[in-house]
Amino acid sequence: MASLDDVAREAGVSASTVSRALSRPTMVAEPTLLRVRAAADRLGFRANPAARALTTGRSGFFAMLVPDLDNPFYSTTATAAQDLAGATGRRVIIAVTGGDPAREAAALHEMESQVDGFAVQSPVSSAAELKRAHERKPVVAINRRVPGLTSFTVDTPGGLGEVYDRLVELGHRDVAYLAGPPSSWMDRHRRAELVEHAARSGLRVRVHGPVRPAFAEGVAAARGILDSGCTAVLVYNSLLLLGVMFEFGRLGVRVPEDLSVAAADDIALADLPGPPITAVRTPADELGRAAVTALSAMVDGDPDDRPRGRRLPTTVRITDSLAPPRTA
Amino acid sequence: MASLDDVAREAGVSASTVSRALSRPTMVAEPTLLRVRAAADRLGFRANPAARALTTGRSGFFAMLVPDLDNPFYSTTATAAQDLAGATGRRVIIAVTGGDPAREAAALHEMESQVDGFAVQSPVSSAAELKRAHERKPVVAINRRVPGLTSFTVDTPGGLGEVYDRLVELGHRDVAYLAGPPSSWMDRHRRAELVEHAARSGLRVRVHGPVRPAFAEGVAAARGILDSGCTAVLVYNSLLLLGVMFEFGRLGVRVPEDLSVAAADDIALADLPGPPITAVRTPADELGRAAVTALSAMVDGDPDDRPRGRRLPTTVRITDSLAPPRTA
DNA sequence: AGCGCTTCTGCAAGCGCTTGCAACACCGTA
DNA sequence: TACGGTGTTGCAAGCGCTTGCAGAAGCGCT
Repeated sequence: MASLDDVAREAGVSASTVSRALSRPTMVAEPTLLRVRAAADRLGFRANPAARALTTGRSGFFAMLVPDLDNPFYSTTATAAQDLAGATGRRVIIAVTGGDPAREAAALHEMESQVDGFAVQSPVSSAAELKRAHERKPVVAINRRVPGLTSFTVDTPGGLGEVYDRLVELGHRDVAYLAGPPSSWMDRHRRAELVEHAARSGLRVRVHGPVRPAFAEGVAAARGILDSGCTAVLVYNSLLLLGVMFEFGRLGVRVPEDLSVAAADDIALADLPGPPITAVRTPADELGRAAVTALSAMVDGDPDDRPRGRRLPTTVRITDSLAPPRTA
Repeated sequence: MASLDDVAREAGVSASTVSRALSRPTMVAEPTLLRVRAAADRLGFRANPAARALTTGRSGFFAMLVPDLDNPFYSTTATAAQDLAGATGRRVIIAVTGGDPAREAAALHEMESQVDGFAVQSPVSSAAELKRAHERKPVVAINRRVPGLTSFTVDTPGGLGEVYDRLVELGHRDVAYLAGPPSSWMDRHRRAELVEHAARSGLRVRVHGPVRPAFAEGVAAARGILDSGCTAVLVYNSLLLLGVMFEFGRLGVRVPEDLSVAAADDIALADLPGPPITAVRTPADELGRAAVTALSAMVDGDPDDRPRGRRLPTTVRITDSLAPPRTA
């Protein structure tokens, strides 16, 4: 493996010049620059990341903590984050926490010396814990607003509001909500919104669950939803919805004739053929990119003015999966 | 952040002694050891990974290359690998390649200086390319046998054989196989086996696809399978099967009365409620752990005697999703 | 011609750790 | 008593890179 010195010798300059040529090209005269680059290419030189990390104190790694990888929302976010980071020569390490506060905290602690910052998906640790981590390495929160931390969320409640409105307009009175895991800040948030909206509009809402956001759980919950006598159902996420629809199919429940359905995200629905389902479009990939951008800014810039978080807007796709309630 | 020197001062010994006490405790006298440990604890010392990597030439990272994360087979393998690696103080970096040979090769190349080894899931690069990478950093292949490389595969063909036998026994003559992506070594392997078995047993096999192994693709393929007039269908993986079943439900196709079904893995089926589906149980987590174990051995031991790969056995769960063909 | 200035380059220190080697004390043995 | 061995520790070099500082050119200007 060629080192800086090898390149220096090859190009007839000093190691410092090579270093500058490669990482701060403007500091080097044109002809030298070209000579160095040529030499580096010839030798197939690649900077040793450990050595660089040692001197600069930056590893070029970000860590993204995710509850699990089976949830397409997380994997989409993680993949987008990786892609964007890759473009600036950084890498995103994905660490699975299982949605367990202890594991999340452990990951935060163990990796603090190996990464330049953390993006934590749907954090379950206490705000204090997260802030403590932030004092050592920048932390941004995804999918939960944490006071004092740059946070990126999605305005799903706003999008769901539109769906409720539409349901009321269609004449629905009894709606089911299949809730996500209790640890989910997002779910709590949505439920609060839902209750409030219900009070305002006279909708009757029955909450089912909570359940793990997995296909199988949706399948299992379908029957209960049906039996509850509602005329429409909102589901925590698209993975669950798929499960619910799966069982509806087997039970012979027609959508929307028998029941109206909508999901709070559209990730797993994205390329589902057949009639589309009403869903709140959540820009999971943007979320991942926003987190990486924010982390990069914190690492490069003044660590004290942290970038502002954002709540990303959603768009609602209202389709024929919503129809007037069956007048039984 | 406390450094080795800080600990040395605190404990009243030299830095080398601290280093040895922490990484080779047997080389240090008992009382010194205790003193050093106490000092390290007091200061909350954690070795700087970059510095360690610089001197030892080992980063403590393995990379696992996966085609995508939405496939539960890959995420299961990756998670299991991470967990096992974590137990020995290593970390597994997951890199998504999209099943694209160019991206896979690029990842292999770009990360070669940051990791101690690669575990490549279902590699799509040429054997030559993989071997070249292996010359620089140990590479193990998962889910494909690559000559010259330690490879871990699963004996799905063997398991499927049992399923075929059972189908023949039940009197089926026309079977559909919904094939996975053309880049999949595993799929090619299975197909070869299938063809051979068909020749031997007089089964008529029609191959559908190839398709991407995703839920939506399963949904889309269901109709065609149905129309092909087969009496049983085997599906490349469980994610696809879920999609097929989803559509069957909507179309009113009953399993197994109208059609027998089986999947070549059981990952996404694992906790699906309702009547079980015939599936070949693939130990995805063991695959991940085996890869990490092999890589660790290669890094620690003599680099020339590489650990032997294995083909992990499968177990077949034959259920009532298989029944005699409907005598139309 | 001499000045200050900007540009470019090299020197050398140092990031925090590991490790070969040498120093030392202490042991049993001849 | 002297010697080789063993066990424990410190010294110092060095891993490959970055960067502050200073020296060397080259410039336009008076």
